[in-house]
Amino acid sequence: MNTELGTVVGYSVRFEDMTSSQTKIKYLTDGTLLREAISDPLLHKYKVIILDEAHERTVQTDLLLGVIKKAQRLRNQQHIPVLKVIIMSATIDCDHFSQYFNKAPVYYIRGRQHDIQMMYSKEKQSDYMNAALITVFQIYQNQDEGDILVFSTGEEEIESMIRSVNETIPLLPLESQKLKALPLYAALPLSHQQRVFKTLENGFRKVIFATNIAETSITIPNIKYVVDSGKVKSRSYNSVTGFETLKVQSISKAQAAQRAGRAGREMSGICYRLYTKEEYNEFRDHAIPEIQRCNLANVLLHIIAIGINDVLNFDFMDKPSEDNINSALKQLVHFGAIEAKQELYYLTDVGTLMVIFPVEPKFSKMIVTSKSMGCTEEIITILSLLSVDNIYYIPSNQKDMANEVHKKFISSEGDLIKLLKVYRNFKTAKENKKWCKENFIHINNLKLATDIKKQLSDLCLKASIPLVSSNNNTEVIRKCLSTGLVFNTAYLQKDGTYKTRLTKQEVYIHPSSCLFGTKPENIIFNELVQTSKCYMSIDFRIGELFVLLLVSTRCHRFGSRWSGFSPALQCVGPVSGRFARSGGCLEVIVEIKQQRRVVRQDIVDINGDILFREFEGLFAGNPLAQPFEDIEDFAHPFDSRNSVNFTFDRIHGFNDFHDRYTFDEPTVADDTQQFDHPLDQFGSLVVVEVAAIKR
DNA sequence: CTCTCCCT
Repeated sequence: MNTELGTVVGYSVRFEDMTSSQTKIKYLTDGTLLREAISDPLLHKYKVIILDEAHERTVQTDLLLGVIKKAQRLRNQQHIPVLKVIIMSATIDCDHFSQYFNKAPVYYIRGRQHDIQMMYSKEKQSDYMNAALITVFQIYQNQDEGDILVFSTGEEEIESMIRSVNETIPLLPLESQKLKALPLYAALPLSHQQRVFKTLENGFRKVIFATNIAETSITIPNIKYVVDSGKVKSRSYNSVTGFETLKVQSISKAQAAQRAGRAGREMSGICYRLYTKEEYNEFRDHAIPEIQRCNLANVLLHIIAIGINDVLNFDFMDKPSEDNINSALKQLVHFGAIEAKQELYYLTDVGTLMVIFPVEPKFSKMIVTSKSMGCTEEIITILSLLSVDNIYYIPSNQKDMANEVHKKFISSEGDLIKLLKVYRNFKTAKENKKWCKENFIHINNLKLATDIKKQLSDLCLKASIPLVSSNNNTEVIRKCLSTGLVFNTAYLQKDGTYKTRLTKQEVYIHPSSCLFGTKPENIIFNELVQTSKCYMSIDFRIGELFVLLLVSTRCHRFGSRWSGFSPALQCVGPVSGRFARSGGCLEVIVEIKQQRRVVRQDIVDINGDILFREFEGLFAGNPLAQPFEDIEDFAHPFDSRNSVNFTFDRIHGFNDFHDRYTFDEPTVADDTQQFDHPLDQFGSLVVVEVAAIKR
């Protein structure tokens, strides 16, 4: 358009707003538009919204779809000019989108794609890593030049397959040793990721082992062959048990098409599917939308903040389960972020403050409480570090060294205090690149955390939360952190394992935690992820009594006494205690009783006044803050992870794999048509890009 | 004895 960026055409993303009053066309991320919707629910500023990559069905996409639909209806009712919407999707789930938008017309456009031959495995493969390696060498030895992209599930598998390739190459005839194996996954430092873009010296071919990062985010040039394991690691959330699982699962048909498409970007290509046609037919059409497999606290708080109070009837394109919605609402009520009036939910003052911050509610709760606890500076530092991917860099070939170097940051108080230590050292070293390298720290993640901290600081000032530091009083920091993580407590059992207080599940300290191997009596964790075991990640130690207080959601004051029912502590029973004056300070004393006798009592905090003020908010609680239902102990099967200790020894050379591993004839996808349509009455249109896959 | 990918 030949205009200066930020004038007529501009963009707006998290840390940058390149728009002005002249701007007519604005590029923005879905999250940014959702933020704007809080102050402008009808999206008055916009005439047309083009929502791209809708097929990815991220939480933000789904939330935005609902918010836009609601805005369309309201604008229609209020005779405000229509909000036109164009949904762009790369796969053929157009019906679903069209139905959702009142049978909006669908317009098909042909994607630019070269021909791709689809090859299916003739037999089921029990070991997809083995199959992938065999296929790679098969392509390398029998097929024309062109690089190979292998879709795998995670770092460990990728590194293991690369080791196998490197061990195998020397066994090949000298003239066919020109194969270079490269890894690609998000946790890899940027400089290593960029190696996949380099052209190699003459005659050398690349084989890239990647996660789904190569499906959409990173496009690698010169790929002619795709090897698709048919597997992906994906996260889901169980609102009843409160833990997330991270499991290797079969991909969807849409994902399979996306992966295959990576072979035909510059030339015709071949996609080798390491699964049979029958297995493929069993794949679901699309992955389950993320909104149906995550904790909804953030989503619901956002919806309520936009002014949609009837959250239970919010028009989701794919509605999450009622259990999940209710448990998230319960969490928000506990935090004092929302309150209910006849099935309608409203933001409280605390909630209004919480939504200012672009972090999950469990984290924004901490920022809000940090004001009276006087540790805002430390809290936002820790939260910015929790907002980025792992800052510790542990390369597979220097594991011991990296772990050794990281030891100097270890804190007996846990991982969050350790994070704080790393950050402070990084600052003292003046954000030095060399320091990061020597200390095995991901510089890009740490820099991103610095930006996030800046954003959170600015927002704190806006919310009149001064950036006070607790001056190395780590105890108050841990207490403040606990206010957001009250649901995430576990205690030590006699056999050395841990049990969550709320759901009584057996859990373990994650081996990457600095508390691994130690046995603190009480522990608070950031999240619960089930992989090979149910692991608590990012833990910290906490005094028992503080835990008791925190989990008491309903407390009452009777003169100089207080009592609270502690649903998470059936093993201990009701918690009560008294207040006392000591040197002008108010002390909160907790008494633990057994058969009416006080067996133990403790002063919670010397700065009782401060603490009490904090708890008054918590105690006053909310009439709706019901105790949690009693959840029965139950055994849950720990899925054993797919075999990762792969060795290449098993196939003894290369002569026997032709028989074992062959492919079906290529298949041809249907051709596509084009037609013209006007927009529907509310102004919605669905555009589907169809990749024509031909022989 | 070890965590896919996005994003406010």
